[in-house]
Amino acid sequence: MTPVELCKCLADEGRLALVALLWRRGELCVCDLVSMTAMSQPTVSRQLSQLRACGLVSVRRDARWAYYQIADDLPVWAEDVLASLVPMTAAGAQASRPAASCRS
Amino acid sequence: MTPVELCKCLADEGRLALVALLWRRGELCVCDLVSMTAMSQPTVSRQLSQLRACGLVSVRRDARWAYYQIADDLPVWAEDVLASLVPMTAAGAQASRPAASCRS
DNA sequence: TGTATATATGCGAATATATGCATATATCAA
DNA sequence: TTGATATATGCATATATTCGCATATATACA
Repeated sequence: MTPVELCKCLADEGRLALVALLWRRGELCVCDLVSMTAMSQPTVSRQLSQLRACGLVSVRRDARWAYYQIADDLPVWAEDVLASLVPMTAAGAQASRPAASCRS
Repeated sequence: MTPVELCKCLADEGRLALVALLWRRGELCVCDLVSMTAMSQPTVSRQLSQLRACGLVSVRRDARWAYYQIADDLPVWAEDVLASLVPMTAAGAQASRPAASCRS
């Protein structure tokens, strides 16, 4: 992942909201993210696949569900960027990121 | 400046290179930036005005020249983002940011 | 004046991005 | 098998972004 790729991922209100939710809440499935945002299911699915393409999130599939989370192998500089940005977003303002142990 | 606005500014190789140069070198005029990058003068001028529109850089005009620098009133979270990203860029890799006293 | 330099901008074309709608795929449950 | 649910994707379209080229504006200097 390059700095520009990361910034492109975060340069959209919808994607940044998804990232902030995953950062705060840990692992969430697509339908959770749909119901927590104003986005349609196809839009959420596409945005997530874009985030995944750049390595920002990872998926775990379980039966019908696809559980997304912030990738656990993010470079430190990318984690630092998220840590700076997420608290400034609506979704990130309410709480700090849970400890790693909470993120299944 | 919102997180998304900042990310849009940084979501382009050219703009990020300009930001990295200004971060490292302090105040530079447009012609300096043109000669330090592969971008045309109109492109540099436009990218700078976009950076200025979002509050990321400021200009000082002196005779024929326009001197740009990273805005000195950036929110802390935005400075943190730049501090995380710039060292990962080609222009930012070579040295750390000069002390404030060096940035005329 | 006239010319050169530094910067900004209007315009159009090419490209990228985002999104709605319909639908495909996979899984589960009856 | 049938129907429901979760997710992904094809297609068309609307919108935004980027960039080259020409040119405008402002300053300096001969």
